[in-house]
Amino acid sequence: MQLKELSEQSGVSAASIKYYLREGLLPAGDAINATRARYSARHVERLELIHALRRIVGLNIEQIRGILKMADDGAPRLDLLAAVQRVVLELDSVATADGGVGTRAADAVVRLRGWPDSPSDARNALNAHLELMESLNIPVSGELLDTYSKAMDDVAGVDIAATTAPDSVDELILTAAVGMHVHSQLVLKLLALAQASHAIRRYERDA
Amino acid sequence: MQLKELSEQSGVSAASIKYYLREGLLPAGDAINATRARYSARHVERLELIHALRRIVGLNIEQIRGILKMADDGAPRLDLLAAVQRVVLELDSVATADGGVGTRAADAVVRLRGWPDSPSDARNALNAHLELMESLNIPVSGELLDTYSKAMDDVAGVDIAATTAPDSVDELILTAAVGMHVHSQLVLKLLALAQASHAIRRYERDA
DNA sequence: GCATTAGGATAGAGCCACTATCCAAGCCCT
DNA sequence: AGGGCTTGGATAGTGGCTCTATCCTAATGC
Repeated sequence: MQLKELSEQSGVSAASIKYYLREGLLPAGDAINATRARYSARHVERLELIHALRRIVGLNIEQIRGILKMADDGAPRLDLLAAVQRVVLELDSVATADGGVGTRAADAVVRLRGWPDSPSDARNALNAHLELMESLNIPVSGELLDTYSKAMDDVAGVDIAATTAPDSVDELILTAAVGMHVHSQLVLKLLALAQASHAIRRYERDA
Repeated sequence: MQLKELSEQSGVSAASIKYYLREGLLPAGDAINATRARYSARHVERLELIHALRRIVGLNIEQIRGILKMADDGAPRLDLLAAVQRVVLELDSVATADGGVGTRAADAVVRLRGWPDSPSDARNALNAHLELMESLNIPVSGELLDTYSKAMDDVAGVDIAATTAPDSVDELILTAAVGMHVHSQLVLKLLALAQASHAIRRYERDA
């Protein structure tokens, strides 16, 4: 198929496809001659992945490029998942410098929950965030961390159990990224609802 | 004090302060004459609130304007909290049209958890999000919702209990917005860590 | 034979939160 | 009283990002 058909099948505008080609997100088609190129089903799949990562998950071009490169370089799936998680996580962490050694409170959480003991981006992000909270004078008690981490352990248990390993790497990325995103959002929204409920109760009691 | 001193005290550039004045986020100072105006401690407080909402919480100008207007119009605190929550929540929900009646699965969660039965933005957001997940063919089992909501109920319990009601409305907004944001982020990061841990375990088992 | 289309290159749009430049009016200091 | 400096207001520009529109030439297909 040619560009126009690729556009129609995927619902992505021809101009955007050209943009993705320019940015190196989408591999060039097989050039038939100077003004035509042929695209395959692989291109459709890849394009849909790109589109979902942009529109649903909200990744930027640079992040998508990085992940696709890893996939194309044949990185191990667990590494790929870690990379996907890192960028999905990056979305709303207002770049915390993360330099310092600090408290390493995340390590305590990991031990407490008996999670596998490997340093990761998630762990660094957690440490950085705990330091941010500290610098803002927002107390984080051991009890709170215990409650939160227990809750997230439960959530992740249900969560991971519900996913099955897909065949193609593109599909792995798609399900992982979209899954992480929508589950994170779900948790956030439930938290908001729970907080609102508790706040209402409290205001009723106080009044 | 004049603009320059206001800038020095708050650490916000004079140009940005002018911008906030133009945008109506910061009330104009008392004009002494055609080229001078005097600012008060109220201005410092307000400016710090604006700055925190921008830099820490990541709200945009429009959202901040809305919240400040409510505060200045003397809206009830619970309404104010709801508004703050709405915008903090808005941050990463890729505008889900929310139009349809749909499944109203959030109502079931509310009943299940015994939360106060008032429709809210959080509830609409949850319903919209559940519909989105449905449309993406991502299953949300009752068990999953139960686990998630139970976890968030626990989290919110610890969370709300730890906050004390501040005196000024500006302070209320500040602590509420920053608190919601950093706690949400904390939950998200713990979730990421938990998911990574579970994923590692699973890959080890599978391999 | 000739309108139509592909693909590549390049430029422009639109958004957002600033940031920089001007300018006249006014202050302080000598 | 004169002159350099600051103030507040208006206006325009910047930078990052993701597209989107316009051109152009080569090729297609009826």
